[in-house]
Amino acid sequence: MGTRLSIVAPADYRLARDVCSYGYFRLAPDRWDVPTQTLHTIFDLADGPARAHIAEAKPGRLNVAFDRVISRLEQREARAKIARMLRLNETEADLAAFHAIDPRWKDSGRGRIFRSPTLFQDVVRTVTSCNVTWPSTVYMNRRLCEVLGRSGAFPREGRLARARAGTLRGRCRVGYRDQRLIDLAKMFVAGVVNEHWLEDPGTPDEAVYKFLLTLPGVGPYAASNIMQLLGRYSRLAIDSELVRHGKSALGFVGDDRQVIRQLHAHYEPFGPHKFRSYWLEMWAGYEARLGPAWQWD
DNA sequence: GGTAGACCTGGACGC
DNA sequence: GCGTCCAGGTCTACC
Repeated sequence: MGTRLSIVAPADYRLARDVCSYGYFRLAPDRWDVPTQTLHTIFDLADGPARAHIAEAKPGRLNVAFDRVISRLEQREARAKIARMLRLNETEADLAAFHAIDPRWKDSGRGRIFRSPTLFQDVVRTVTSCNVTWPSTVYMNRRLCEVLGRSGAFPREGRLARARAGTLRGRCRVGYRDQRLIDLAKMFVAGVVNEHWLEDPGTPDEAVYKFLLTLPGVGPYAASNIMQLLGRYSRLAIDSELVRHGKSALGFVGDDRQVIRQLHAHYEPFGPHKFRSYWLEMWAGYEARLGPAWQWD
């Protein structure tokens, strides 16, 4: 029997709604189990990988069951990772500030967008989502975990930094991203990516954006997306999906450049919450077609 | 600062 | 079954 943890979440936290709020909940090693409405994942902890099932005990309270006994040190590590991926740091007051600007999501309580347990994982996931269709992103992440991760966990930066380009390309099918991913991992290993600085509210968004653009494989779209994953929602991540949304859902006309101009103007009133407003709008569109995300097969 | 073309893969399509 | 085309952002070279 493994370790069980009880985690206090904000009172308005709802596991199903808030986990199934961004595509990364469908990327390995994460998996949403529809019948039990629990999040299954694998954490690479200090003493090795541990499988975890995260369940909602009651509103504002989560239970986590591990498949092995984990040490006190690992428990602290796991709590930090779970808090990051579930955005438990975003308080009810934070959500209220967002809902004051965009009241459309107040009744449903939406606003927390699922992310990865580490920044490195978020950045790699973002790079593997560029210039491919979603099934390829799913495949790449699965293979990265299977080929390079310990017992199916997401590979650590040190492991990816030591990988060969041929392995990434041949076995993980990351294509031309092979060397970029290795260089990216090396930058994390070397400490070039200062997570504390990137997450510090005192660091201006513009400085974070400029820095992210220096990372291999990270362009304007990826940098903007990584910013929202850092909790900075002031930028729209402009990709073909957003342009489609502008045309089909918002009725904008013209060529892509004209549509993008209209998108900027449309979301400007949401100020520091632009990305969230856009994303929840688009997510609501997905759910209108496919049903609630926590029921997706 | 703007633009064209290469990068790689999977899927759709026509033959 | 095979070849061709297209979608998807980033990067580099060039103007």
